[in-house]
Amino acid sequence: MPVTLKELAARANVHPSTVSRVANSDPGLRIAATTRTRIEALLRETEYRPNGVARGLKLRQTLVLAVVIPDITNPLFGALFRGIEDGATPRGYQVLLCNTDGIPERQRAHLHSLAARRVDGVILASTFLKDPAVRWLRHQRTPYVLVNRFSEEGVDPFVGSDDVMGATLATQHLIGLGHVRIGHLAGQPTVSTGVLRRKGYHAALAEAGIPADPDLLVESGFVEEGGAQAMERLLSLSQPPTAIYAVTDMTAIGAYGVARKRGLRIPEDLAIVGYNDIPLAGRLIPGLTTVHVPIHEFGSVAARMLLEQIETGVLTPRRVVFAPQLVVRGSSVAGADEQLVGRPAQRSPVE
Amino acid sequence: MPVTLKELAARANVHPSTVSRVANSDPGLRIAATTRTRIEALLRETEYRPNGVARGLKLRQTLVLAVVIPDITNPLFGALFRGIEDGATPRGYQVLLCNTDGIPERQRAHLHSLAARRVDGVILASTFLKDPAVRWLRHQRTPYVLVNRFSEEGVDPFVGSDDVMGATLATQHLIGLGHVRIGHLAGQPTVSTGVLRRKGYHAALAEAGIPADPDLLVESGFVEEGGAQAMERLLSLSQPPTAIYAVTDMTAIGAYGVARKRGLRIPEDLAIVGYNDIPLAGRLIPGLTTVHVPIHEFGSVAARMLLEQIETGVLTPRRVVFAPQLVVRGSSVAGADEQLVGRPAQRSPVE
DNA sequence: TTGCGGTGAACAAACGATTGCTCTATGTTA
DNA sequence: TAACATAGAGCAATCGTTTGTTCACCGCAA
Repeated sequence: MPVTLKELAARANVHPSTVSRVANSDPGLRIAATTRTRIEALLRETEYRPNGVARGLKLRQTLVLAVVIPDITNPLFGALFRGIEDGATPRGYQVLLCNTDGIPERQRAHLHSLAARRVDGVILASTFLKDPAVRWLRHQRTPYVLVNRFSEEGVDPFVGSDDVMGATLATQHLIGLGHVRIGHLAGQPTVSTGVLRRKGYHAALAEAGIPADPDLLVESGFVEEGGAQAMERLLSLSQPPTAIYAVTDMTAIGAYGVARKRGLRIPEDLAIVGYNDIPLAGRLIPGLTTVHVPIHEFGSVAARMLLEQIETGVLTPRRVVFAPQLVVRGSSVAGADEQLVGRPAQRSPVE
Repeated sequence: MPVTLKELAARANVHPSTVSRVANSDPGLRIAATTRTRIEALLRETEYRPNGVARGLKLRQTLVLAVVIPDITNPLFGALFRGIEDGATPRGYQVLLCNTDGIPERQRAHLHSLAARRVDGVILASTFLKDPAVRWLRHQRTPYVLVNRFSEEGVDPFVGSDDVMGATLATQHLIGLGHVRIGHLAGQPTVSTGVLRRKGYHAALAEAGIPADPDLLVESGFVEEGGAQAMERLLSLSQPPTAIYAVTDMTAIGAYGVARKRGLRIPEDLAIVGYNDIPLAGRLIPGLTTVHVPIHEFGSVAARMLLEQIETGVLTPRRVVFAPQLVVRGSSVAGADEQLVGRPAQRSPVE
């Protein structure tokens, strides 16, 4: 058992409160120099560290944040977590990680546990549009920040990218390459990124005067397996697409697998563009053309916003939206990979 | 502010202890049916959830575990974490994630914080040989389990794979393909996996009667960047290797990059074998031949061992060692990728 | 000698829950 | 009717800190 204040007090023949004041170098009270040094020696000798649980109870703060995401196995969220931790650890916080697998019930269960634990704040990257869980957080007055996806436009503190713009860039890029039948592996309409990236896709088509063929938009969700299935659907059309804009890189990777299995060459037979620029994207062969977003910064910015909220106590629904950038690689332009050698991916914080 | 026991007691005109007993369906005490239902209604109505911090103080358990790893961005640890969480969440635990980047001081700092928070147990996957941090854990009597790496042979609870065997398999495979000049991108000698995989590499060479050329062993560490640098060194030898056994898949990926940049064909000019079989390995082109270990199970088994330790209070230095399996892909045998299509990676829990 | 200011440290009340024990009715039995 | 068992609920201590308040004491000035 670690040593307690009371034990130290007994050993030093003083009252626990005195030890506490020395340990915290309480500015308000006066301690005799001799007493102080005696206690300080004792503190060092015993390596006293205050019981965080007791401290948490008294001070009503746990110095714990929680991160709720779909799946840490997805590289997107690994980078996000590092950003958050890098923002939180230097300020004395540690971080609980909760995976939901995109299942609302699990998200709910995790948030309830977290509330019971009195975590100081929550970063949520697994939210749905009009998510009751987010409403619940608001209602609980738990400090929180949404990342990547939002729940209701402009209502919550949020860090993410301009999804419409990113999807537009991606689609315009394919149009610029001469593609007309451009398929979209789309995210669920229950998720903001799903909706907004569709919107950007449609906007780019409309702007170019290309009619949107509903057959070319297939809902894939955000992970590899769904991307593969949706891709199968698209390739079985009588007039299959010559290019694909996938809602995420993982979805695009699913499409890679199918294309490869069918013997389609990328980009000659099928051009593919993704979204997020996860580390994996640049390592694929050919490299995946994608929309770069500064994931690590999503995390560190979100952590900072959350800590500000916690420390000031005010919840400003501030939104930080990064402008995404297209990164062209070999999956859309043959030979583009070689031109990229040695060029680091670019980041562009905005607003 | 969430509702407290005292407030509920006031509203129900009973003593807080009575509410507590109802909330916990205390088996020892008798409560009148009418009182019970009245209180139960109140509990539901107010959605009362006991303050976990206060509970933690009183009961001396926080229902929090901690996972300490080098870097969650490494796919190895993503899978590991999921295994742990999957083992812990159903039992009511949530999990703190701490990244050390392999820096001992950060590991130490995290462990100290965790101890102050009174986490119920720690899973450590970033340990060094003879690690003072592990000694400290032992001394603190904090329940813990080491994963993947160990600190001192046979002393600590441990989950991992048979590294010597895995490295032997990998090297034997290359020998079997006719390679004689086989390079090793080696892990640090301060880490058990580094040492044991070297040992397996040397054992396989010796067994085949191939003299070990010291120039062919270059220390790379466990991540991509180091793998690339070490590979450069090896390729600048007057007699460069024709095959590489890399201590981890990430290191092997570093080697891929260099080989590609130099225009070397894999596997014709350079065969490469890795270790761990991270999800990425199968997606590379060509697929990476590697030693499969059941990472997710490392996590779930470690979580179970830890919980057992926590609940029984006894620390048995039990070791669970999985037998690794070679997975042959295109990085060592041309065309092997095609044969693998649709065949899932195999798992083999042993002991 | 009395009173006062100030110093240094103890006191005690929280924070919110848990739990062994005590106490008071009520009902049962002799 | 008296003694006693029992159900039902309150009491109070405790977990380890923090912090506003009180208290004892000393030296000094009047």
